Amino acid sequence: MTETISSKMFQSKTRTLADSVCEQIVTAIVIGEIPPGQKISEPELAKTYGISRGPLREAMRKLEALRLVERKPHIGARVVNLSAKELIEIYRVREALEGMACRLAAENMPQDEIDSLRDLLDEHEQSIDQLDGRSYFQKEGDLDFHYRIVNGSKNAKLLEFLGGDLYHLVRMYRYQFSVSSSRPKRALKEHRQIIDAIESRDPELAEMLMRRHIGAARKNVEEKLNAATESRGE
Amino acid sequence: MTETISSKMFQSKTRTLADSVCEQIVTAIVIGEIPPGQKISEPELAKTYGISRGPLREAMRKLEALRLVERKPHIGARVVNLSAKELIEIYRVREALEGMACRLAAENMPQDEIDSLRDLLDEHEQSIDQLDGRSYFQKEGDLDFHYRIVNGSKNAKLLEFLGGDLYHLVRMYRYQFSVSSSRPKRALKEHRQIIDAIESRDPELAEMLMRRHIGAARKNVEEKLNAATESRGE
DNA sequence: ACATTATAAATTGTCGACAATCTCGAACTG
DNA sequence: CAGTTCGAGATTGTCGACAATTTATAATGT
Repeated sequence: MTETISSKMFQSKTRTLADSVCEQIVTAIVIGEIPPGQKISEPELAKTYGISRGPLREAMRKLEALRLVERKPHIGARVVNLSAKELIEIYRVREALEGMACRLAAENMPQDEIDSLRDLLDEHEQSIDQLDGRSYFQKEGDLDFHYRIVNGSKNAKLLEFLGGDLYHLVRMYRYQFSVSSSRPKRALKEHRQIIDAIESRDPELAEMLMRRHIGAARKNVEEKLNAATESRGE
Repeated sequence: MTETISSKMFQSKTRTLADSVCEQIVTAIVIGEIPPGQKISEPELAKTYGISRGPLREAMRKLEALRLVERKPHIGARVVNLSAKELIEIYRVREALEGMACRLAAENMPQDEIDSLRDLLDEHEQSIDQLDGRSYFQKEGDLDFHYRIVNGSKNAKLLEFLGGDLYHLVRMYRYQFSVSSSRPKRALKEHRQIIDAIESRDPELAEMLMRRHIGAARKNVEEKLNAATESRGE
């Protein structure tokens, strides 16, 4: 239970040094140990993780592919600093991709996975009551729900794109702004509606609900950002 | 005009050897010069492109991120061999992502880009009449249309995922099976409908038409595959 | 004092060599 | 003769050093 979603993202027996270190750096970036916008020094990082620059450069390439760092030739690499615009763009990608995943899950998700997911939502409910909606649910818990839906779609490519690439960005964003989901009970209710639609094998409804669910989160962010920029007199 | 969509995908001044060679290998894989499923020998490729194994390994990492090669630790890299299942999965991803892109294009695409895209469709029509629907339109031309829509969405993340990653796979698939689009005039008509919806600033309709358009192509493939497997007695 | 240029330091990119692991074939055993 | 085990060869992974480029610093001139 202490193991979070991240453990699912690195299933391979992570033998090579480059992959192993890459995983460590991903975590370091996601939780903010390496802050956004910071320049990354190859010799320094190599020394930190006790490896040579060869494998480290390969790890950097992977981080670049994950869109966690931006590299410029002969200049260096920096940890991405998500702008408000990019954040909303990511929400739109998730709306599209997870909407489709939810549609396919309504067609393909096995009953036992549906049951298991309902159990997870029960745990979330307890977590919300006990902790006043803080910590777990807002961070990895919510993403765990979304991950299971995508997994239930039985579409490997969707899982690659969402679970392999995009979710790291989402996790980073959540840790950085320590998202005050601000509507945990509402979100839980929507999650239950979604799983109902999936169990009813209603693809249209399932997709629509998921898109609404993510769209609501996006609008929530948009409002906060608009309020923030207006109050600043922009 | 001879320059195809691929030229847009490598805009950076490609200074580093690894990036330069990566671009070359991408092309080699897409056009089938390095056939699907073939094992890739690092020393051999390094000698071919006249570089050391260091940069080449970085290029391989990028190819892996582009999902054009699959790597296993201590075993090696192979060019992907798209299965029918994966192909249909990719269509699903495109349905979702390009549907959203089309919706956003209806909101954000500048008028001059719309006009330019109409010109492109006129060129396509001539190309179909003259060449009996072969060559250009079926390969890069169609993708060029889709690329411009995504570009018109003004969503950078969508462009990254579709134009940067997924389209290489689509291009490879098209070259490999030399897609007999089998319905060029029909496709052109659908393209015109889509651009109409975008110019009308009708996001709902634009998304629906694009999803239908790609969904039709997917069903076309599904039918052929079903027919093929059934005739084989599977 | 400020701007410009030139030099030096640091960083990134590239290379060739060495170590670890896998693969394939031959010898051995039942 | 089939199956297994062992070893030589080849391939991948890793390392440290060198070259090319950028950045910081200092010197110079107006």
